[in-house]
Amino acid sequence: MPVKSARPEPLQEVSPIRRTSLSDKIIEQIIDLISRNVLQPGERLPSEKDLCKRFGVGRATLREALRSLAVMGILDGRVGEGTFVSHNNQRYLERNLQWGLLLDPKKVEDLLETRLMLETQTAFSAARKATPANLEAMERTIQGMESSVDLPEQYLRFDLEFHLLVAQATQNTILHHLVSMTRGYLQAWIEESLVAPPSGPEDRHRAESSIREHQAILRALRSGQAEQARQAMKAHILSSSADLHQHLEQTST
Amino acid sequence: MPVKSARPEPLQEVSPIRRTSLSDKIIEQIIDLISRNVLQPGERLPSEKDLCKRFGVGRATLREALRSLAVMGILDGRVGEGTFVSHNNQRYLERNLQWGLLLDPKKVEDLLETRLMLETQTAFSAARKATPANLEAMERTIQGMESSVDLPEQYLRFDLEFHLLVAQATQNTILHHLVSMTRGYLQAWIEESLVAPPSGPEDRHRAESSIREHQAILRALRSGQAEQARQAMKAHILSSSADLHQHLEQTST
DNA sequence: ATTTACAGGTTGTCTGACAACCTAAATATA
DNA sequence: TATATTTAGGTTGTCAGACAACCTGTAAAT
Repeated sequence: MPVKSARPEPLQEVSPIRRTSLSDKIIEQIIDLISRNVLQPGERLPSEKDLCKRFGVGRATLREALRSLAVMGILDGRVGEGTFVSHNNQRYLERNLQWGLLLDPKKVEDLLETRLMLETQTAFSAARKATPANLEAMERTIQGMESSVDLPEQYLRFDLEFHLLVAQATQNTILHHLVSMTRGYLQAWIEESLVAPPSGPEDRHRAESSIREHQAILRALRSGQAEQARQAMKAHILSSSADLHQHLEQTST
Repeated sequence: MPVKSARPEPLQEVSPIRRTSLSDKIIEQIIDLISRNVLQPGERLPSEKDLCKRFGVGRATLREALRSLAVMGILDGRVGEGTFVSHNNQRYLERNLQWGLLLDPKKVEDLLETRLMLETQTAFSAARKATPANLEAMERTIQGMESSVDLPEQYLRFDLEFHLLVAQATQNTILHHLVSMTRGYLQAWIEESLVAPPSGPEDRHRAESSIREHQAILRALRSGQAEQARQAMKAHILSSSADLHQHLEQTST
């Protein structure tokens, strides 16, 4: 009668009957406390020893729960001081998106496509929501680019900064983080492809036309013409991606 | 002579010098292994004792890392068997929507905007890259929706599945992941806003028009008309977002 | 009054131990 | 022989105790 072989195929996630570990329950309780505002952002929770007694668990178990919450960005443990509720558990979202992206084997083409998509859309949105302060900051980074056409490394920093400012101008922190992440991954490639040719005349030419593209984007953003901003950003990214592709193909062949 | 006061103001987030705990580093390493496919989904990792020796850390430290990854849905520990790499990163979503209730309304706005952006663009890209198998799978989920207009919960699962399939059809894993996650977060909200009104006649009406919208999207994808797919997706998301907004305002007033 | 030293508390980490559990091989049984 | 039972070893989950590194506030020393 054992009929062990009769174990049926899991038809449709019928009963995800999983032994919930103690630390899972602790996590649930703490999250509940935070969401009910019993524990407020920035507040310090009791010491681990205290919590152990209250929950009635060993320290290892409790710590596994606390560490998990810390990794998720909900708690923040400080040596010698205590464990605190992250005052910005808004970050929780971005943190998780980041872990998720980290999981993915990153393909350059996929990244480039994603970046094109994200940045053209952020330009569109930024044209409608950018504040004067945002625009002014962009102006400054363009000036920075102009003053460093012969310093590739510094130039790239300003370039990156500009794109992040555009994303920031959407006033949408999630978008900002997404752009920042995709850019971050690509930046490694970009820098790598730049170390090879040490600022020849062609690069300088490229930098100057790149500056003109950035200025076009900024003009569109200033005038609030969303569709035009999108097109300008698209043109800019396509041309810079083309450069990157060229470099990549050179190295691979 | 200590001159402690000479500590300069942190100029520009100079060095976010935080004691990175050992378990954090272990987490990074394991995630890296997974993203590089050294550890494949479903695969069993070495026993904790082995891992301790390899990483050169104590078991408590290692376990804090493993538990954190398990909480995030990336690993899956089974008593008496071992620890496995979650074979479907869908697990990652389940966990997240479980704790997504920490979100504040402002974030929902940002999420909706991000989703609109991502999904309209994925539709555009999918129209060019979808395989016959992709399209067939979408067809099936639409049939599933039709057969469950009166079962909100089941209907929502098919709805979600459809959108994930569109993202998958771009053949871009990063985009797929991003759409999965933004959707996953919203799904918690959607389900929550659906439990209140138990499938009235209006909901049924909404479901039917939603099905028509999905069919329009699928038609555009089938014929490879990218711009049309984008518009269809945009229309669909705007109308469904409007519903969600309505629910949110109802509950908040 | 300012500096130093100290004591207590806190998190981070290690070690060893036991319980609950699973798997598979060895054994007992029909 | 074929099936059922037992047994042994390995694995995760949990606990307890200990020490190191660190922070803070107080008491002592200058």
